[in-house]
Amino acid sequence: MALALVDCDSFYASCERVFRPDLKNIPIVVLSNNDGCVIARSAEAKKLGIGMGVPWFKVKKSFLAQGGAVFSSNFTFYGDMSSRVMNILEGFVPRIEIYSIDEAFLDLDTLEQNYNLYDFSCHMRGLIKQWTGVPVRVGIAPTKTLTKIAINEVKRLNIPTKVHRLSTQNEIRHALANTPVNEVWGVGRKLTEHLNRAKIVNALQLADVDPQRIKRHFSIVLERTVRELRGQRCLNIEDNMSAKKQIVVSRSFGTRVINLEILKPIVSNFATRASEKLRNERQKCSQVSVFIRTSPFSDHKPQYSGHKTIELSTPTNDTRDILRAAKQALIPIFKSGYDYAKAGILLGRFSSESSKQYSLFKDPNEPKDNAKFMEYIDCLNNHETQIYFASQNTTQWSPMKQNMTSPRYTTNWYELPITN
DNA sequence: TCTGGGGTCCTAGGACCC
DNA sequence: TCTGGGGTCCTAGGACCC
Repeated sequence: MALALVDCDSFYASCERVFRPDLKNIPIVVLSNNDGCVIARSAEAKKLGIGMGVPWFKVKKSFLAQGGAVFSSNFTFYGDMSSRVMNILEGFVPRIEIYSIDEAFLDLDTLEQNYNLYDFSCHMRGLIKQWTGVPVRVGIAPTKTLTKIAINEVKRLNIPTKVHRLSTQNEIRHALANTPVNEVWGVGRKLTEHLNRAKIVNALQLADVDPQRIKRHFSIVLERTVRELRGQRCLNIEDNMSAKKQIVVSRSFGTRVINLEILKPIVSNFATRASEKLRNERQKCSQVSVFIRTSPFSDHKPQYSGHKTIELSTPTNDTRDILRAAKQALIPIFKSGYDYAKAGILLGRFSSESSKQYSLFKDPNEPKDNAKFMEYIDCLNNHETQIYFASQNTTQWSPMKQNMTSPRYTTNWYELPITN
């Protein structure tokens, strides 16, 4: 019984370093959209005390003064690097669950008999480093929740191979005793408060509570966590997660928006992007929601947040239908007199692209199936948008401030790295 | 001056049914 | 005058994750 978790070290920062070897040993941070907050830090940056999610403007001065390097986020690049890493992993094991852009769970159950899993993982780690330049850590344990603990042990014990296996009861209990309960996967801020009040402060204490009791006093979710900590597998490798249940496109604005005429084309851009994602998933939606809100941080200014959901009588993935619904949702929630800081669109209630559900009030013979049309548009827009809808803003996708982006080294011919 | 984006799952409570 | 009990389905919101 063994699973592994492979986790890329400070992923975005590591990606930036791959093509900038001059940044070796230099602290690196990567910022969110609008260069708002820090979303990735290299080990050196963590050592300088740069916290996860801190607003950039608060640490900018001291970080740069200490010689740090900063990048705006470049998700095209990170996404491509991620798929390179995942492809390698897929070659190693029969089953893999890509859990996030920088993490994957591997099913090692069938390999356990024929391989030394520790050596196997070290080998895998070496090849990933050699082929992509990305350093990873590997945690091996009987359950997903324990692989997370194993990964943390790599850091706590400063294990040079970056691979750690928890297999005996002793090893597991020892690791749990050294893990604060808030570091357990599935235990967030609220639960930590509750557990601490019940005098449960480390993972071992949590594991030693009767799961039934946990279920009664907390939830079924935490009960599963407890069982997983005890080595009982409750969460399996999900290698078929592709069917999304919701698609969101949202952005904070680099400059506040006060005017509906500016907001409309931006929301149209979001709607267009969301529709593309939906077609990519081979799904249709019958629910479109739009939200807009002011900044919760400008507490001296009037606050407002509005959202509206439009139900569609027929499921669709046609951009034109979704644009229409987005506009229909946006107009009634817009109120003038506010500085809007963020907007977004959510698509929900999915059904498969292939099944057709006609509305009771619509003529089923109406030639509404314009799938081909959208296919052509997607094809033309595949790499760089070339065809826009009239309601979009073509000059600015969203009012963003971002000016420290690295080149798209691996996905654009014009931005390939050049060596002298 | 400046504070991310995109997801999942679970639960409580309301609406509705017989 | 007197107003049940048991069930399903749906939704909004909370908590969590990276």
